[in-house]
Amino acid sequence: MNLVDQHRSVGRPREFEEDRVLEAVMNTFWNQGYEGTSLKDLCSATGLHKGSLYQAFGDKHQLFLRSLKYYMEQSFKEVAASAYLHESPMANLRSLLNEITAKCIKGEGCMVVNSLVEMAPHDQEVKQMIDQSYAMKQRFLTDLIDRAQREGEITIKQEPDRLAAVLMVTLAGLAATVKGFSNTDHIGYVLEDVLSSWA
Amino acid sequence: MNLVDQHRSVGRPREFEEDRVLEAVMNTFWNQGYEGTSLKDLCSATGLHKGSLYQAFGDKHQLFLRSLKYYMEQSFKEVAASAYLHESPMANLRSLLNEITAKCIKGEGCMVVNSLVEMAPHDQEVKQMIDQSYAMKQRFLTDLIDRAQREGEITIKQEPDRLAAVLMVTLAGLAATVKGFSNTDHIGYVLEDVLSSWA
DNA sequence: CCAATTTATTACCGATCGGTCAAATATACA
DNA sequence: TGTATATTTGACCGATCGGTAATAAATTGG
Repeated sequence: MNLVDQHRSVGRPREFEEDRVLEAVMNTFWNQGYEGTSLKDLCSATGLHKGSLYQAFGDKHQLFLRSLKYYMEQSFKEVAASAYLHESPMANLRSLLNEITAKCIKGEGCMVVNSLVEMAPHDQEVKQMIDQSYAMKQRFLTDLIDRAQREGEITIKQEPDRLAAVLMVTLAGLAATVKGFSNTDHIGYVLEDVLSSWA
Repeated sequence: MNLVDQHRSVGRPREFEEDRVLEAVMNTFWNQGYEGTSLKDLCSATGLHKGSLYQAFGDKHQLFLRSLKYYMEQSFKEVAASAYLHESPMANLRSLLNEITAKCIKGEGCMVVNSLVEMAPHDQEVKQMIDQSYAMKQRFLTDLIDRAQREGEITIKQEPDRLAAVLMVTLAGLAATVKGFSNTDHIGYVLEDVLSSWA
């Protein structure tokens, strides 16, 4: 009945959960990059044979797109919640940025930034996905900044979308920078410092 | 006599200039990445056969390191000069950051940031090279900021090295972000905005 | 039990990967 | 004119690349 029904009633049943596979694929692409990951890597990460991977997800590129989409959805879910914990917009902004910073340091970077750097210039599909994600996050931040300004928690005179652009660039920079440092003490304060310069 | 003499007096003379080759190699790695670049790519970019490349520079990895070093030296030379054009430290800082931003937008990113993201986590040699370059640039910025603070051009109360860290992260973010946008209007102002928030 | 259907598994494909080697070529020196 | 030395060139190497196809296995519905 349903065209996107996962379980067809007939035929041999799948022996894997799609999300578990996507997660393993995502992690592999995340820390090895697209060109740095072979089908063999993906097979040993998922436990599946490549025939199964192709039948279920298509070729390497489609599989990558699926895993990138999965990453975007998951990471946004995990992080966005922390922007609704407090009453004050500034506290929410701070909480959100702290959450992102912590995740970024722990996960040694961000798959979106990795893909942006490696693939966006030569891959239109990746570029579009990242573009959309970027625009959404930018709006999210702009809104928070706008409200913080209205409530006087941000005193600096500058358009909210330009301040949001500063945060977006800084976040991207954070994701890139953490890949080079085992000691992340210095960079953990960067977002705080930016915010406090707006007070 | 000289151990690093380029031209041995005996034997068939080279038909290429080392720097021209390094520049072509650098550009190829710069916009395709390490894993995304094949020996064939390097041959067609340089006009050399791979035998010649190996004999002159060693294997792919050594060749990459050479080209990354070349990039670091050249880009630093090109950019550092703009920090000595004016009398005021702040004007010099602004001029430097504008220069870097312009180069970054025009060149569609920065090879160091590309390599940081793609390779640093899995390549100790690359990581060390980037570490050194990072530390030097950080000191360079810290010094400018310190002087700007002493002259009252920067009024924000924060340690110079922490402000420098903010700039470093922002610059890395800029290099990553430009890879996703054909219209670079928005991000061209980011460094200005950061600086002006310190005034 | 018997089709029909879907997945799992494996063997296999041509192309390309990074890297090596030997022969040909071009120079300096004796 | 040789001889030694260094570079150029192209053939060649095994390994791995992404991707395909045929077959075996497991399920549902009749």
